[in-house]
Amino acid sequence: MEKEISQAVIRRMPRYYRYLGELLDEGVERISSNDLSSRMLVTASQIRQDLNNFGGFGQQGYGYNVKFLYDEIGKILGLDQKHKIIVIGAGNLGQAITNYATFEKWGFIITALFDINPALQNTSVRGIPVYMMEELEAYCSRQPVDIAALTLPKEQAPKTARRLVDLGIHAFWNFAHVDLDVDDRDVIVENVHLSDSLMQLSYNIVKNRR
Amino acid sequence: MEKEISQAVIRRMPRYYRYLGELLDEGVERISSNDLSSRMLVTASQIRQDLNNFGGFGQQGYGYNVKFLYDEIGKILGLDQKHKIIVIGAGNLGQAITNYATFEKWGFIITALFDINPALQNTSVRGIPVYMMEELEAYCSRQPVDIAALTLPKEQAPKTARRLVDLGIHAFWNFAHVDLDVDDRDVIVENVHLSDSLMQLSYNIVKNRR
DNA sequence: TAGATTGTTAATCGATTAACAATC
DNA sequence: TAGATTGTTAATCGATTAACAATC
Repeated sequence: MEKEISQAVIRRMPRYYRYLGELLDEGVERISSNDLSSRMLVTASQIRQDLNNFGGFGQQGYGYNVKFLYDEIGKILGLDQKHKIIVIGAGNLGQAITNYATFEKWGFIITALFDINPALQNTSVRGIPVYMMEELEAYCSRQPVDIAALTLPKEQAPKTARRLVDLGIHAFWNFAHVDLDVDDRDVIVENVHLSDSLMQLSYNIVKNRR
Repeated sequence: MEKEISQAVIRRMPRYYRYLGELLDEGVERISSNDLSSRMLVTASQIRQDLNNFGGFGQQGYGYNVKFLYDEIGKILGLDQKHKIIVIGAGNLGQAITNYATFEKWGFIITALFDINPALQNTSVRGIPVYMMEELEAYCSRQPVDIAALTLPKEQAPKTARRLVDLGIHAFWNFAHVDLDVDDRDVIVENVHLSDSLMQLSYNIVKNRR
C-alpha cells in the first residue's frame, strides 16, 4: 500500500465508470476531460486529478480512450474479479438485492441467502438457495465467501457480523440501521443507510419551506 | 433561506439522530459533546460545530439534553411532518421499500405504487395499492404526493421523472442507475446508487491485496 | 463559587480549482 | 510543426480541528 487515496476520490470512481459505460454504449471512442466534465457537471481539473491518483490514462493532445479508461477503472474497482456474496436476512430487502441480477455483470455473484424464518427453509430466490442461520458455519467452511450483505434487523446485526468475522468474512455490505463496529482493522464495512438517505431528502424538502 | 449549510453537515445529521435515538432507548438523559464524540468516533469539535449551524441546543457546564436534541434534529430533518411517497416501479426493490414499514415511524408514508406490468393490476403490497402507469395523472390530481421513489430501469427514469415533475412532484428518491438531471432548480434529487456503493466496497477489498 | 462544557473564533488541514509546462 | 490536451504544481477554497472565553 503506497500513498492512501482519499475516500472522496474513491466515491467518485464508480460514477466515472458509469459515465464511461454510457459513452461506450453511445459508441464514443475518445473523450477529453473537458467534454467529460460538462457531461458530469464536475470540473475537468477534478477529473484529471482523480484519475492521476491511479496513473496516467490519457494522452496529451488526444484525451482519453473511452474503452481503455473504462476497463482501467473497472480494474481499480476490482470488477475484473469475482466477488461471492451471501445475503444474511432473506426478507424483502435481501430478496430484492438477490433479484438484482445486474450486479452479476460487474462480477458480484450471490451464492446463498440465510434467514432464521423456518418458513423459508428449502425455498430459493432466483434459483439461489435460502438456508437457515444454523447452517452458516457449515456453508462457510465449504464455500468461499467474499462479502456478506446484511439485511437483517439492527438488533441482530452486530453479533451476526462478529459471527461472520469469526468465519473469515472480512467485507460487509451493511443495510442494517446501525453502524457496524467490528474492531478489526482489516474488516471493511460499506454502510447503506436508506433511512439516512431519506432523511437527507426530507431535510432538503423542508429547507425550502423555511 | 439564510446562509447555506453544507451538504457535508446535512449528511451527518441523520447519524446524530440515530445515535441520540439509541441513547434515548438506553434511558440516557444528557450527554456532552465529548461523550457523544467517543461513541460516534468523531471529534467533539465537529459535533458542536455541526449543531451550531442550526442553533445552540446545549448548555454550558451541562451538555445536551438527549430528548430535546433528538426532537430538534428531528425537526431540522423534517421528521415532524408527514411525507407522502409514491413508488414508481413495483418490482423487487419497490416492494422491498414499501414493506419497510419502519419509514412510517419517521413520517414517511407510502400511499401507492405504480408499474407498467399488467400482471400487477389490482394487487397490493402491505395493503398499499399498485396502479398502472396510465393512472398516474389521475392519481396525482386527486392525491397529494411529496416524494416519488424511482425504482425502475434506468432507461425509463429520466422521462418518467420529467412526467412527474410536470405533475407537480418536486422531490425524488432515485434508485435508478443514472443521475437524474431535471434542469429545474427546485427539484430535489436524492440518489441511492446501490451498485456504486458495492463498487466502493469492492475497491476497498481489492486494495488490500495490492 | 468552582468545575464543566458549550458556543465561537482562530489555526490547520485537506480537497478542489486554476494554471501552465510537458508532450502527443 | 501547430494545436490540443494531459499530467502536475501552485493557489484557493472549504471543512475540520484546536483553543479558549463565555456562561451555566
